[in-house]
Order: sequence, then structure tokens, then C-alpha cells
Amino acid sequence: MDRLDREILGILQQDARISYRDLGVRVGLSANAAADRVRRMRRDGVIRGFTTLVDPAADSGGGLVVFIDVTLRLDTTNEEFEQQVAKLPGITEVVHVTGEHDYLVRARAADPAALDMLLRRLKRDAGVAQSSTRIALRAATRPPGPAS
Amino acid sequence: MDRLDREILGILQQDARISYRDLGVRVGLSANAAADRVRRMRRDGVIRGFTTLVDPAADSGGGLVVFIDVTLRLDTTNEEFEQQVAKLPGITEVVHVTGEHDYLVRARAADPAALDMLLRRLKRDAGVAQSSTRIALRAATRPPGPAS
DNA sequence: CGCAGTCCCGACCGATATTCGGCCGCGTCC
DNA sequence: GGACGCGGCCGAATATCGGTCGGGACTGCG
Repeated sequence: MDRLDREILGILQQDARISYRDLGVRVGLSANAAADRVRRMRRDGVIRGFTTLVDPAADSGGGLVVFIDVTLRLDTTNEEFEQQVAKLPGITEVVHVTGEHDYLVRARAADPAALDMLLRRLKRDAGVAQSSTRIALRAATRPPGPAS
Repeated sequence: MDRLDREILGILQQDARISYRDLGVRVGLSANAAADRVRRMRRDGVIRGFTTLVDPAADSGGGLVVFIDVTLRLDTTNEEFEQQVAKLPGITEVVHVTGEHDYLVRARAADPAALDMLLRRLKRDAGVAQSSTRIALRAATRPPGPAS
């Protein structure tokens, strides 16, 4: 994990389909050396995988994206919650945060009924005491936009 | 955007570096037909780009991830805010949400001083009246994990 | 019917990925 | 010092891939 590795990570985050040859040119290595570093980082878990960013409008097609502020019950540990919430459908992200709530959970639901089910299961199965749900109306996300 | 396109998107989200030949095999097309569909979706904006998922621990290396609840000033329009906030450094995501605040902004900051600067600029340049910041302590995110 | 458009295929060729052997610098051990 | 193993890098050879071309099947339309 030297400076070169970090540079490679930055480039790969912008364009995961770049050829190893071009990658090597941009960091001053041969295609082989660049590919070796990428393979090593994949084996070591530094690189989790290569994924594709899809236009949310085309992807979800009417589904709901929600942010749920969650407060755990006193008898529920963070480990238990994190383990249980991972099993629920539509969970996109779970982050332990500062502030009056314990977690910020991001999820997708096909419709309000699915959201209702998700919230019920959060309370029943994941040890959630209180939740406050905000529905995403519009995503204005851009940076750090990957190369086209 | 038929069923085949959605199937291709799913596969690409799991492994953005798959070869067109393998992609074609998995959806029952030739490499050419599969590549054509990917190129078409790239041109149409359905595919925003290809990126690499990096282990947050190795990536940030001490940086802060924050969630900022934002309320706009009365004299600021949503369009103005979205346009201005995109220019600020470290902004990862901007979502218009329901609830007592207007937007949920996700951002990265190298240290508390950078976060201070970001919040000042939000109020000064982007028309933010009030903000409530929560710092991410730990990300317990998993699904939908891409293939290894 | 002719025609244009769309989607797909097979074949080709230049570019790329992967593997292999080899080189070099480094630290270890005797 | 000298031998050894290790990690990182390179160049060459071979397998694979990506982009392009020509062509076939199908559809809609005048």
C-alpha cells in the first residue's frame, strides 16, 4: 500500500474497465507490474470488486429510496443489530453515526407496502426501538463521477 | 431496456471487468451483441460508469465521512443549491428528502478542519440556513456485494 | 414488392491479458 | 563474503479480448 497503490486505486475508481496497459502508463509502470498490483490488492481485500453505476431512474423504475434514522432498544447490541439488519431485503447501507440516533440505514423498497414491511421487521427482528424515515425525492448526485 | 438489458446490468454491477464474451455467454448472446448493448446503454446514460469498490479502512485512512442534514434559506431555490453544492469538495451525494430538513448531504473530509470549512462554505455559498452534521463511526455495509 | 431500421451472428485483425523466465535489490543466515 | 529466498519489475510468447466489417433474419412502412 504505497503511493503507487493509492494512485492506482484512484484511477480504478474513476474507470474500472481501464486496460492494464493504460493503467501502467498512467502510473509509470509496465502493464504487468500494474496488473500485479491490482491482483494483489484484490487478494488482500483492499479492492472489494468492480461495479457499474447505473442511472437510478432506469434502475429502480419507481421504487423508493429511503433513509431511516434508527435508535436501538436498550437490550440490543450493535453487533446483533448489524448482523440482523444485513438479512433484511433492500438494505443498501448501514452506518453507525453520532447524534441522537444510533444508525443511519439506507434502503430500497418497491412500494410503500414493502417499506411498511421493512420497518416492521426492523423493529421486530433487528431490535429497533425508534425509527424516523425520510423518503428520497430526488438524487442530485454527481461527484466524483467516473469517466465516461 | 428489455429484460436482457436488465440482466446485463445486474451482471455488470457484480463484476464490471467481465469480458464481453463471458457476458454474452451468461445472457445467451454473442460477445458482439452483448458489447453492443453495453455501449448503447453507456451512450444513453443508463450506465453512468464503471468504478471500483475499495475497503473503506484502506481507502480513507483517517478521513471523515459525514451526513449533513440541510435546511435551505428561504431565498435559495433547490436548483441554486444543487448547483452550488456540486462545486464543493468532498461532496459524495446530495438527496432531496422528506422530513423537517430539505436535503441529506453525504461528504468526505480529511480532518475536522476540512469539515469546518465545508460547513462554512455550505452556508456561505450554497444558501444553507441550518445544518445538522452526523459523523460516520463505522460502516457496516455489505449487500449487494460484487463478485470477488 | 422494395426499402430502411434493428438486432443478431461469424470472421477477422490489432490490441490486450496472462504466463513464463529472467533480472535486480534487499534482507537473512551461515 | 557468499549463498539463499523473497518481492518487485521487466520483456517475450501465447491465449484471449475488443472493435469492425459483411451478412442474414425480422419488422414496419410506403
